[in-house]
Amino acid sequence: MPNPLLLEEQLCFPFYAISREITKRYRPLLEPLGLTYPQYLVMLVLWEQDQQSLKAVGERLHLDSGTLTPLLKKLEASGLVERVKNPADERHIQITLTADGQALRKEAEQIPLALKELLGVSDEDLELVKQTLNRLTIKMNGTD
Amino acid sequence: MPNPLLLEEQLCFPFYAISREITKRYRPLLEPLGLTYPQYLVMLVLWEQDQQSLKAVGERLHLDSGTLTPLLKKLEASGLVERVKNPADERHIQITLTADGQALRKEAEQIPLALKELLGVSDEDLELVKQTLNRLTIKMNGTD
DNA sequence: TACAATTAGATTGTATACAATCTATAAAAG
DNA sequence: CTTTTATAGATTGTATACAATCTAATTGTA
Repeated sequence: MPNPLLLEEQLCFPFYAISREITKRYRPLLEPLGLTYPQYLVMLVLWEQDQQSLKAVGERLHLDSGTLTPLLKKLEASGLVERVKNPADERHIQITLTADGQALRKEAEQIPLALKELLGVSDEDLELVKQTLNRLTIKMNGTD
Repeated sequence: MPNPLLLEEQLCFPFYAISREITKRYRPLLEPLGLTYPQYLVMLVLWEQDQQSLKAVGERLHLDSGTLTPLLKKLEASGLVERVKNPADERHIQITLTADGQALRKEAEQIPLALKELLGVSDEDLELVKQTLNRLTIKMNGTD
């Protein structure tokens, strides 16, 4: 029987390696926008739907306040978002895009295509990977 | 045309999310061994081939000394590895498993199967994912 | 042989992740 | 209307990642 501890046998490693590799390739694309990759993800969520609570953003990205609080403070310091307490329930903070934050979206629209070219992967392969991952995500006992 | 900035449209996000999810599920399995997930990966590499330089381990995992130096010092503090300069070339350090480090392998052999059950994914799906990811890795311009 | 260029690790600084805990607020129970 | 319980964020502490820089050792070269 094959060695179950071979690195290449592990399901985990390709995800770990590819995820970091992709993040690394985003860097030069995001740097001109002044965003890190996790910050970019938060902005994606807010561009889809402005005015969300930290918790709502976190559920979308599977991140908790321990990660998001400092990250959002940085986005606030960059002038891209505002964090204000919801008067109706002061436990929630509402994250709102500033004018700058909304404007940044225009520039970000270049990114997906640029990344695809940087990765050099065909549309068919992208689609296959996306579908495979979606299947896996669904099958993994309650990933969400 | 669809919004290219939708989170679900991004190739990056599933990798990012699944990678973190898998890491999280490893945690309870690795905790009894006193290992974190990246530390476990380093041990996998050393169990395959003992006595490697930091650089060699790093090439395997795509990690540099900035990450590995502190991580290896922790493994050394845990008594699992030793770090000694290579007399033939004092720029290299050789990472060597201690007796404890070698012994830990026995316990680690349980992990892959336990994780697979924890994820609840079939062998077929695992194989499909593995192949798809390998194809992607190869196609991504020079991932390695 | 001197000296420049390389190379392997270590170090520094910044930015996540995430468990665990704390705090303030709101909801539920009595 | 108090007391308990639950909830949303913030905070703390630990462990990665990784770019950039530094240091020591080795190699290449004039």
